[in-house]
Amino acid sequence: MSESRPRIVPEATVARLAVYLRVLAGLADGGRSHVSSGELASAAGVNPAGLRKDLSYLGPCGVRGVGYSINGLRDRLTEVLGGERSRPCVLVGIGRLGSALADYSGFASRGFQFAGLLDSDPRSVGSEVGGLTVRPVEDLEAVVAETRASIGVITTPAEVAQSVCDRLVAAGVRSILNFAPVALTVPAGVDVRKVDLSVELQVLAFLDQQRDGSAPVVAALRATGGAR
Amino acid sequence: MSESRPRIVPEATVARLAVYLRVLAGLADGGRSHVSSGELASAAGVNPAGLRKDLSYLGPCGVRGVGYSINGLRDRLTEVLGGERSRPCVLVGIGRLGSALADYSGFASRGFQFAGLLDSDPRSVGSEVGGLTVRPVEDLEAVVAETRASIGVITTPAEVAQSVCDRLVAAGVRSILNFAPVALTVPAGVDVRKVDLSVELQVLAFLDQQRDGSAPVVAALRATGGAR
DNA sequence: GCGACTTTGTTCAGGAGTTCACAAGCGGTT
DNA sequence: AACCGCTTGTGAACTCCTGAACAAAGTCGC
Repeated sequence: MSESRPRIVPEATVARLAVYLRVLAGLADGGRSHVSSGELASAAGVNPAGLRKDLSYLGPCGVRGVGYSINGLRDRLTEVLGGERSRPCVLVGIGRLGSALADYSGFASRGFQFAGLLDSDPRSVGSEVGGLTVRPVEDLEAVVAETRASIGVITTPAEVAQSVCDRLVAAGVRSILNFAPVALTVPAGVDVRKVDLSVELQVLAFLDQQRDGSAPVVAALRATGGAR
Repeated sequence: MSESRPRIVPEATVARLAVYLRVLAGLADGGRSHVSSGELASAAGVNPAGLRKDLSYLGPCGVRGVGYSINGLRDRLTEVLGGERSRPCVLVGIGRLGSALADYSGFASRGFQFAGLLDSDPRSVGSEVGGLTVRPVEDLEAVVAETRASIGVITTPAEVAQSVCDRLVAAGVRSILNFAPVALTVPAGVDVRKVDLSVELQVLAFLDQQRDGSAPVVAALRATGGAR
């Protein structure tokens, strides 16, 4: 049943597919059976044509004149995004942010379950967070092997993030979500995604400052009439 | 001393400038006085040429044959990114994630201080988080006015995020960082940045599945020899 | 059974961002 | 004082992504 079309899916599209999937989940409760691309796009905050282009990477999955079957599209997206099987994750660094993530219901509801929590602080080790007992970071390799985790989440301080990453990779983890403010270096074949919270705030501060027009660079920019 | 060149700074560049600034802060402790673009780029995880292009938007700030003055560049970046003045932020939704953010030392160390915490749950209201007392969400407009906050952070459930956003905007907040899994609609002149944690995990799951080669779409892709 | 309307899937053009490669400029050295 | 090596800054090609227009296809009504 595999398609003959050898399409490659851009990473930007993959991120949007995940958004569409969540919107569909919310729509399924409404009792409707079909959605149009325009409706979905507006709910997801994207362009309708772009949404259709994104979905076209999966092959034809809509019906012309009608729209997309909500359940059908949801199943297809789930399949493509790899949400069928539950993927065990390990989380290293049970500080404030790590604890919040371990408890975060948004993960569990989407098939992601933390199967192991690790920390180096003896005061954290042994405590229970989100139904799991925190284990010492020395057990990292053992926990990865036990849980067969394929995704590792790093919420440690920046100083130890790289060494934790190296150990995760050596233990067989090939996908890493990094919250520590450092650029991790990994061998080829390992994927890293970085979430940098303070960078987000700093970008907002820049935009704020830009609006105020107090920065020299932007003052010049304003003078050209290019501001909007 | 303002430059005559009316350059516009791409948003992707702004995000990287924030990363450079953090790397520089770590480098300043080392006792060195200058860095080369190659060194900085490797620490920040980007291309050296791209880094130079990014910095060129600020006008010439390096010395040929020597590199960039660590302190000089740090000051320039701080100025451009708007980190001079401390920008007060309000945080709405003091759940697990919200509490973690309110405490997050990474924000305070970069000049971002939460000046107001709001929640709708009576059990949260009145409690102290990160040195601040949580106030009822009814006080939102008053808190924004008191603190003159220009940045709002939303960590509420998805259902109420849009209404909270509307109230923030009406109260004068023009920069919003959204952790709720919905696409917020705002009037022109307001900037929104979205952090979607479950999307990040889902992208990693996709890449994982892609490596396994078990997805039909990707099986076809592999067959063409395009895998890396 | 046929026509018109609706909505998808695709093609095409436009723009933004990234990478490579080279000339210009500065410091140190002989 | 002139040369040489090193590093920045920038111009150009390239890739990727996004946004708009058009044809194919299926459904509903008559």
